Amino acid sequence: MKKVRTRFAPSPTGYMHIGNLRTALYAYLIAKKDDGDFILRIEDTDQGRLVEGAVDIIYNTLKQCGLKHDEGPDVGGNYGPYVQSDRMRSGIYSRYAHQLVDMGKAHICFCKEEDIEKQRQEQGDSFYFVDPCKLLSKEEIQKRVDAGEPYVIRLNVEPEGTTSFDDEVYGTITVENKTLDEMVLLKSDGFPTYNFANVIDDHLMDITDVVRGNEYLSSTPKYNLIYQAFGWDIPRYIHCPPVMKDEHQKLSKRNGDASFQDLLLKGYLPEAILNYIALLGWAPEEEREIYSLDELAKAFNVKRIGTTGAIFDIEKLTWMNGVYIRNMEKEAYYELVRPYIEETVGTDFDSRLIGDAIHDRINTLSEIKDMISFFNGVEEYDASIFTNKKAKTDPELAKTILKEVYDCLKDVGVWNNETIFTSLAEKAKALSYKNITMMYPMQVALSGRSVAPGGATAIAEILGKDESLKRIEEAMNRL
RNA sequence: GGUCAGUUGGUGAAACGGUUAACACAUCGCCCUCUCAAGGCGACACUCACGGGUUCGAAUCCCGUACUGAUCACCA
Repeated sequence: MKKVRTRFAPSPTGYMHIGNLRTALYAYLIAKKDDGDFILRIEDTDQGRLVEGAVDIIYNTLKQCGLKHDEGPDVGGNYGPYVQSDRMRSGIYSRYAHQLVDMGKAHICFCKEEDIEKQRQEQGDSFYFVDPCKLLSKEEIQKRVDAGEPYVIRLNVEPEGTTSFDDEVYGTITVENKTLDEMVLLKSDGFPTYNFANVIDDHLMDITDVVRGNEYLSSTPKYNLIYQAFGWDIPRYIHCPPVMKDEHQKLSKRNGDASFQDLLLKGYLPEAILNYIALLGWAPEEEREIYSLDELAKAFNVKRIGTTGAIFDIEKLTWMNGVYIRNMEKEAYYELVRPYIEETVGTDFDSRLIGDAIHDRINTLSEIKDMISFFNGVEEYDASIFTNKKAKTDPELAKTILKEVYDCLKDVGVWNNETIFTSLAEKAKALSYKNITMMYPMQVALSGRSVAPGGATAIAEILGKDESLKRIEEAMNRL
């Protein structure tokens, strides 16, 4: 059994969007499931569309995701070069195209666009280009080539019969050959067309499983015709359904839709993003949804890739990101959130205590800032927020309660969440209040908010005794 | 327009022709509780785009219709 080799072949034209990343992920998983190789190949034949720094984005994204490639422009390998423009320079494509001509499987064509257009007009709807250049004699062709007349190389296609191929996802697909045009292999500038370069590269790199978007489904028969012309083995095809923005549109960078980089900036973790997108268009056999990359590789099964475009649901990603945050090792979690905490409240407070307070409350890192900004100081608020149904409080009652709270806290010796809570709870009992009736006004006084992370006593611990008493005093004055 | 493909709740989705059509997100209740979360429990598709057919039995198989998408370049 041949070693599985898959490839991810992006064009360096900008940001890495989610659909693209998912294709890379699937290619990686398919390779790793069987201990195969995952190869990165940069498709930069369209020099005009290249974007500065785009290659680095590709490297970085793969790295951040843990999608380590075994071969590629930056890590080398035995099948290089891994950059298409380099392969072009060495004349690989041109050589193979001419070889096909020599074999009688392709032909040289001098037609101009106008010639083709003319035929299209004449034939109407069921257009099928009949290339007059196929009738040219060898000598004439040679003469015109020698004279420097520009030409392209087109594949020969017999219009009779059908071509079919098996796709692991979509099953067997058959088309009639007369619907297949005699595609250009080598352009008049001597560069290969994208499709041709792809076939050559995939074959030369021993790619066993071609993983790509389902927009290639209709051109796959043409690919196969090239493989057959050379007498090469046809790879396994795995066409993936698209990741959609909504019912009608695919996710795309052109629309400014979420790219991987954007999601990181919004406070999502790479592992969570990867886990989530794995589930867009693929379903594991178990009911479980949380998988590490290694676990995904073990569980992955091409047969369970779906055929329908899946809508990217940021809400579910958000939930899953929260699961990842909550499942983290304590120390790693503290390290993760510390920069976000220090960025908004500085280093005056214990970032670990704040981390504890927000632990169950954040789904994304970017929520931290707003959640804890009150530690810096209480913002202006309306007295009406002292009114709370559950606590049965109103501004009037809050004032008397805060007085009790203040007196109680004043006498607390060792200052921590537990001691604060205990003494307040005792006081509440003595006054026959429910705990919440004591705590809620205190929370508002300390945070200036009706909703705050951690609970009143945890906030008090973080603020420290002096600051807590000060804030309660201010609140009383305000009432 | 030709060709190819797809269609299960708001979303991701499961289902070897026989289940009350899983599970998860979201939503809505309830419980817990020092607010909000987190956690626990529960509700949520009288039905699988529609119409025929095959079958004792269809979301599952066949045919047709509708709708959606992809593709028809010397772009990648």
